[in-house]
Amino acid sequence: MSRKPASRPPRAAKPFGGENLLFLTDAQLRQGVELMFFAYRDMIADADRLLADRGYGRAHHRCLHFVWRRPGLSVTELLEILRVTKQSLNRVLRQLVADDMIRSTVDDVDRRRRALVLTEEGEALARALSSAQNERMRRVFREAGPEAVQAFKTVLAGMIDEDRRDAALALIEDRDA
Amino acid sequence: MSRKPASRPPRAAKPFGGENLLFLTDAQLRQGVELMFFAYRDMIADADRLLADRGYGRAHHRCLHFVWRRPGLSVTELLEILRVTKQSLNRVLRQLVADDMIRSTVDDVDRRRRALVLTEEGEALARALSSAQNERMRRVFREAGPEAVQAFKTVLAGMIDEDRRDAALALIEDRDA
DNA sequence: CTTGGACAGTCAACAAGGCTGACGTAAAAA
DNA sequence: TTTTTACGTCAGCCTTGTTGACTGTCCAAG
Repeated sequence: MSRKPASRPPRAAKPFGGENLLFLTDAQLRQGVELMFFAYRDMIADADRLLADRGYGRAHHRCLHFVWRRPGLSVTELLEILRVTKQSLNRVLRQLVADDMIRSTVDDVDRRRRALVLTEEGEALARALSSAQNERMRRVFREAGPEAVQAFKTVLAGMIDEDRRDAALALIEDRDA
Repeated sequence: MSRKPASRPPRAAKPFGGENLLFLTDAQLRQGVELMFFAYRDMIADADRLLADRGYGRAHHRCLHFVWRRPGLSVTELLEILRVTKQSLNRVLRQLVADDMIRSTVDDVDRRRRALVLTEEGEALARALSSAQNERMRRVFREAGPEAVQAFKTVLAGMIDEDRRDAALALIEDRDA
């Protein structure tokens, strides 16, 4: 909670106060949180514009994205990735199926399950959305350089809840590369 | 859009494929986007639990947070930080004032403006929310080390829209440190 | 072989919190 | 004086989260 600790060493003029051993103050941690807020919002905004044209929202985006990356996954699997209720997901999924973006077929071995895949149109949209975000990412990554990108990813990975970190990291692994 | 480029060099087994000059592929950029999604969601979740106890949501959190960091700011200034409509903000603000979390007083020099400040109760909640998130941040920052944290912040800052990056960075600057 | 429980998915209804548009008031600026 | 700015508010809409109740499928214990 530290509010104005009694005595503090002088601050260097470096950006983000990067001098050793002073990077764990409440103020520094709060900066991290706030940066996440601003960066996430602006990152998302690029795709939002594309989605608005079609009358879709972020829920549609997330859905399209993960079906794109994991073709054939079931509704329950998608539920676990997105961490929303199945009722909430179902509404969006129904729309996307009706719009012929996603094809939902009954699983052969377990007929309770549905296998979700993108149609051509769905894949085109998923790629367009990804591109919109990649543009921003690419500029930032290039400016920051490979070591900074590596550190960036390591810190983000550390922020994921420990009990599902491995699952999340496995999910984003580069499978078709 | 590169999908399976015709020829590709073999991948190293490093985490996140960190070998030089291969960190700008679409797959790498997509990983960055996905990590932001998972990390942001889990980071937010800590505070969400505290908020739910009081019947508040993220909108209240953001509002409390920035009034805490910028005591005395006006409604218009808060509007510009949060980038929502005044109707949307006003709904939340009205609640927080009614609950005696935020005090809204007429500005002395320009009596059209309201100066927003937290009450003691409001500040206690703002601190509790901040602490909840700092706990996670602290662990991650400590594990990653100062250089990684510096890189993390640099990349996030780069993701903010250029035309408001300076304003955002000024806002998160450590003012009372 | 039947039946009861667990699991996958769907439908209905509600709440939070975004949005737009229109309007009113008070104070400052021109 | 007129116009602009800052703020508040009403009404209504949309997306996306929630819970509750329901159907269909599978499997295992009786």
